[in-house]
Amino acid sequence: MTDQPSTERRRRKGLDSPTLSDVAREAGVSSITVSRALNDPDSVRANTRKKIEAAIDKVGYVRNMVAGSLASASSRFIPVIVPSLSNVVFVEVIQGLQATFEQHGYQILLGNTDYSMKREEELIRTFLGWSPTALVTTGLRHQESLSNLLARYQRPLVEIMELGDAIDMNVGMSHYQAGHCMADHLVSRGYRRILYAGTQMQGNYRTRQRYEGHRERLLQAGLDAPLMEWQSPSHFELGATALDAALSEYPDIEAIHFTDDVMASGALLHATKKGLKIPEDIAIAGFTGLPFGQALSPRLTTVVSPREAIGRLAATQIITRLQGQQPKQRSIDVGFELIVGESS
Amino acid sequence: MTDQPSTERRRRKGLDSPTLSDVAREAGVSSITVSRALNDPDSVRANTRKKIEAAIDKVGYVRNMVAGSLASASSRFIPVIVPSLSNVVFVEVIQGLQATFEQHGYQILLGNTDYSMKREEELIRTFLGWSPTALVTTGLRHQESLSNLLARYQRPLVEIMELGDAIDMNVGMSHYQAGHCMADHLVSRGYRRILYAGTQMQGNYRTRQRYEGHRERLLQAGLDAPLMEWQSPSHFELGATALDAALSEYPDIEAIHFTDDVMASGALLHATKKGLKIPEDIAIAGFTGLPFGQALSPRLTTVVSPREAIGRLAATQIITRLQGQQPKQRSIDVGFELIVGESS
DNA sequence: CTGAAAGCGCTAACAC
DNA sequence: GTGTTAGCGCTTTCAG
Repeated sequence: MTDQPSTERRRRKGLDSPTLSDVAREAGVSSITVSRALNDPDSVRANTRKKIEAAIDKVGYVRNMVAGSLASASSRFIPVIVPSLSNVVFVEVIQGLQATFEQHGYQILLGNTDYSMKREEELIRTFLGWSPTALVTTGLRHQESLSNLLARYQRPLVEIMELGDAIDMNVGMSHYQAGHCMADHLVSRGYRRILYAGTQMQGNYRTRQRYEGHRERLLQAGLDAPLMEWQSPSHFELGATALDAALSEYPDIEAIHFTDDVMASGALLHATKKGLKIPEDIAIAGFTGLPFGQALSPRLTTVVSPREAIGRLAATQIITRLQGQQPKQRSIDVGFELIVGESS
Repeated sequence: MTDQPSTERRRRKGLDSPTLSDVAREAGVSSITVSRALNDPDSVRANTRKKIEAAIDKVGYVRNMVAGSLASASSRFIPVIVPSLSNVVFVEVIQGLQATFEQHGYQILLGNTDYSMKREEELIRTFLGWSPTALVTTGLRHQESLSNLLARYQRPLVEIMELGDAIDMNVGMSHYQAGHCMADHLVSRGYRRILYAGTQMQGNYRTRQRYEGHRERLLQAGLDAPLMEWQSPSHFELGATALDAALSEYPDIEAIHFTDDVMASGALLHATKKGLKIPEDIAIAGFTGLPFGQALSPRLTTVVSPREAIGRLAATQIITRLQGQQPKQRSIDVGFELIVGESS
């Protein structure tokens, strides 16, 4: 009765897919050797490896990642928390992260907060239950309880998009400087009555920072820094609406600095349709450097943020740490670039 | 020696976060009761539940999803395989899926095939190792070995975007009909020399199907159905390039039916910049119904596909099955809608 | 380079 | 409604 391993009652549930020990039996080795062949092929003799590979094919083995993660107390999951997928910016960041992680066998776990810090905390707490290898989240501001949790978190953590006082690592750019830079451009172009148009600025700290930078530059130049804000998500139509509202609220406005290219493009198209000359009647500027802004005529003046690079660099920071090395810098400033189109 | 559970040597690794039995001990119940309180609160008496909740807070318990998935041979993961994230269409589908799955506590595992069927198979095989609850993949065509695998797969599976002979469930639309519909519109508008402009049609079956529908309609009308194809991914600039190439290859062309709104919009903007009158000099049509096409003037004529609805419906099909019911229909046609802008 | 034993933390199955 | 027992399939640890 002690010895019938191959006919033992198999599993409680119906799924009787082959396991490591099925492969091991087939290959005539122990299951730990198969495990090694899978996780670190070089630690097994070439000949043994070959037998194991043949056995895997023969029995049709599919690796059970769940069991592996439980035993090692670590999955190959890396949660990535972003505030929105409606904003292309985050999609591009995700592409950068995914491309890099994929090469190293890590899988993203996507979380969408909808700009809610409460949701961010819930998501991260849930993801922690998956024994993630590392964590990527957006922004430097979190609920206090989450900040405490993350401060105690023992694995690589990158906060992306913004620059500042990060918990662990950080990849981003200064939105304050980006706003300042664009304002500087507008001022030096000779515009004096310049409006900033934003949306949902209470939940989006980066938008607020861009406005702050903008405002600082205008004040330096002795100018007012009026602000108009909307509460709907950024959208082409909102740009059109915003243009109309701006012109009626500030009839003598010369330039509008929009919080992103989507609104700016919507406004630009709407202005053209209304017969306004750009930039003579009204100058328009955006932020992000999205392709359609550059396809318009006049071409949109904007500040390009390197979205995919943020993703790649964040992933690289993590991979470096997972390989036991220390990245050269804990905080990476990806910078930005002013693109002067014909819209200003 | 038999009885010192609370001081036993805890865990092999440093991570000594509290476990279910810590909570159970604290609450004075058995761990299975805690498990029940977590998974099916109604199966536990209110009073017991309260004690357990207090204990969870007290010890700072974080649920280990990995262990749960191993024991139950099922995770709450649902892989979603898409060909690209550069195409907004798939991002919107993902948003629809995510919103619905999230409400039911399922987590998406995102896989990007880059239009490679080989990659699709690799991704799905890997994801299978996570004991997923269900599967969502794009298109009806797969590598044969994958089709075989999926046919044997015992859990809910939805193939999205296209309509046809699905393995299990199916949510999508007829791209053939969409192409046919747009061609019909152009023909009935009186255009006779109509070009179809596509990209990467060998890897993208849906684009091919739209062309087939287009072609069929033109042939019915006794017209030629010339096709121009590019190999780079769709992009605004490619639309501009395509317009120039089309005008030089077919100088007397009257209308161009683009495979998507991105190319069509790029062409439209480029045509306007060149001083061409739309639709008098050249009519332009797209596919998908993206917001920027509708923000242009002239507004882009296009066929709208309900992207987010595809995601929501696919998720709903799966949820229904997971709740033990049979969805009303195995295959859902989400349809499409012709939007006649001023570009045709 | 390979193996034996002992769990990882949870839930299925069956009692009571 | 709650408890006992026995794994889920893998990797860690410690030998050799």
